[in-house]
Amino acid sequence: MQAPTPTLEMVAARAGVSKSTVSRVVNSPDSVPARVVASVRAAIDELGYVPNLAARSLASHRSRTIALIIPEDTAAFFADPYYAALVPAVAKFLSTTEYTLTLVIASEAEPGKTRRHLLSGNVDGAVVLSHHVSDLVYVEIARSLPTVFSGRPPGSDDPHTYMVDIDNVGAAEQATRYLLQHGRRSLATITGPQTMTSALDRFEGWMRAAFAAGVNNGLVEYADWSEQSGADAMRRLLARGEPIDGLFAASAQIATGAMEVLRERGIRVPTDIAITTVDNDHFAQNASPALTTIEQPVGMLGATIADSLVRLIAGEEIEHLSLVPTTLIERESV
Amino acid sequence: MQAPTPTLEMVAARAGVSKSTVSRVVNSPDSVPARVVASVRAAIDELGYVPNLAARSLASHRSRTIALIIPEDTAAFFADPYYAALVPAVAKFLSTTEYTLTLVIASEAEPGKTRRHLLSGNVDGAVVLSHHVSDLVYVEIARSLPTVFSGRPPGSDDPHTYMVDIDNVGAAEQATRYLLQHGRRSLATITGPQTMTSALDRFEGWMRAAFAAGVNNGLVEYADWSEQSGADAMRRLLARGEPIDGLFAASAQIATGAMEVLRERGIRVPTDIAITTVDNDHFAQNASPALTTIEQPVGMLGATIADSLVRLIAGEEIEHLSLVPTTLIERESV
DNA sequence: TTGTAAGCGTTATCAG
DNA sequence: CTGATAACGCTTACAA
Repeated sequence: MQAPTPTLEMVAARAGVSKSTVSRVVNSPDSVPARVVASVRAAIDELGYVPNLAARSLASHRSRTIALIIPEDTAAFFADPYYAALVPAVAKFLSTTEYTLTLVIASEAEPGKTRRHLLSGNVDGAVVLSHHVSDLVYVEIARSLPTVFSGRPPGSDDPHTYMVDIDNVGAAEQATRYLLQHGRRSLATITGPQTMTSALDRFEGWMRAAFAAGVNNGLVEYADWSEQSGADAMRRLLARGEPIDGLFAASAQIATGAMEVLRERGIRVPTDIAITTVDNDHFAQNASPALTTIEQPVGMLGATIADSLVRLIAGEEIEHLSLVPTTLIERESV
Repeated sequence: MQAPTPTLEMVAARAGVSKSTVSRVVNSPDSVPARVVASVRAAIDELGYVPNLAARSLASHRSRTIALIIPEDTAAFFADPYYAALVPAVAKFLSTTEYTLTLVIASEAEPGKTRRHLLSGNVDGAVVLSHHVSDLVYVEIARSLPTVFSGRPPGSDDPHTYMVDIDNVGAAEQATRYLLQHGRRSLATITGPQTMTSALDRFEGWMRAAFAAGVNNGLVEYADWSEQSGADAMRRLLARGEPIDGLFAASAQIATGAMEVLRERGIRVPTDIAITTVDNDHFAQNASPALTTIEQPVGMLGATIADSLVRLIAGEEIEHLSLVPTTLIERESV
């Protein structure tokens, strides 16, 4: 019943040209006279010809496939709204190109397996998500395979490392400055795990703003991005007994956890403590009071990552670090 | 610097056998004497040989690739915790097999493009997520490509349709019965969009339980799964002026929206109205009171989907409909 | 049990 | 500008 899948050869026969010509109109129509292109295309449509990817890859040494590498703890990974939005953004951009996206789970148990898969020509390039400082394997892989990192991995000085990231330092700086502009002077911050550059960067942004205003009292605590850890960190902050009237939380989840604690203690937001944070997600929007926050343009980030990689594969020179700008959203927590 | 990627031929030379023998130990080691397998494997390891996927596909007519088809509105799709958990569950299972997962976004604008990509031998099978009744294209595709649907698509009677789903009817029935067991008799339900089988099924489960208890008063409203729509539906329900002492909401988000309205009106949960729902997500856990709900074992669902597809591709006979069981979690909303 | 050889559907080189 | 023809790396009858 199934009509045999048409091949390039059949198209050639139908159009009355050689295989080479058909291949040319498919791959570089400009090198063929318009008349020929038209007739070959007609034949292609009539037959419903679709190039066989495997044959193409084999002959051209290009797989037209891009690997999206995600950490082994996939459930936790996708549970993070940031990544849950980033993955489809990358996918969406790629769907407008000739590339196909494959999801590869970094196997911690046998890193060699992942490594070989990537390096054996099965993939033209890779996108590495997650900023764990331990992802050194990938910066090594990046030396032989076009790779774009979301976020700054360690070894960023390596000449083969390309990164796209949101401007975390700038975001934190902006959020902190907003606190200062609103008269807050006793600033504290709860940042993310010290193994993640995004956390480190946000901390640095906070430092810069606070330092510039001469108000750094060293009130820093670390959390792991979760509400629970944010609450714990807030308790530790309070336990220090120092005055606090402004808090920059490195994520909306952290902020939510912290606010929980403040509520228990009868500390009012924003009256007693004003809060700014990062992430315009469900947490930021549904907190009460709603959080003044920095929006990360995840869609644009994903598109930028994908676009950079495609260009890198094409041999273009691209920036080693592209920072995508963020926006402050004013709500009720300040 | 880069050592040339070792080929099967090089392995053969090194092991002192023919290419066919190497191919055999790679693909069907059982058909080769153990001694030979061992020596060939040694050669493979020494060389770090990795089979070239493209060549394999071309020669064997198997791509070892499975497509995961997701709806075009990728952002909304992944924002749904259910899918955000399901995708990695499928990916994780597949990573233990020889298959590779590729993400394909169903292009609504040019469905033919997706269709051709899938049907041109670039893929050995497909997983279709999302239960829109409009996904008829895929049941057609499923006739020529091994396909497993998550959720029941229309045309489920088609002999080529294989589905894995949560037992939605059973879940709703169980949740509703729980309400009845706790003395509630004036039951209402807010279900999902009528275009989605999961919503239809949950409604049916509610009906069955209510009907069996002879308490169906026809108090039904529809929502689109969101909090907002749940709130709206609750208002409509209340506007009818009929007594309600038990509500089955088809999703925790709907339940959350509904509770918001009840709170505004001073109606107490569970004292005045008891609520049960489906989804043990953030919404169910953080509602106050916390929601008594039906947990969907998404991890198992994903694994079942992937496993079914792999076996279908292998030519095994599999169930046309596998229902994965759910569990009731008792909390404070009843 | 193992090897030989003929493809698989493209791309790419090289004449014409 | 176009057409042979040789790869590409592997699988798979078919022979031995």
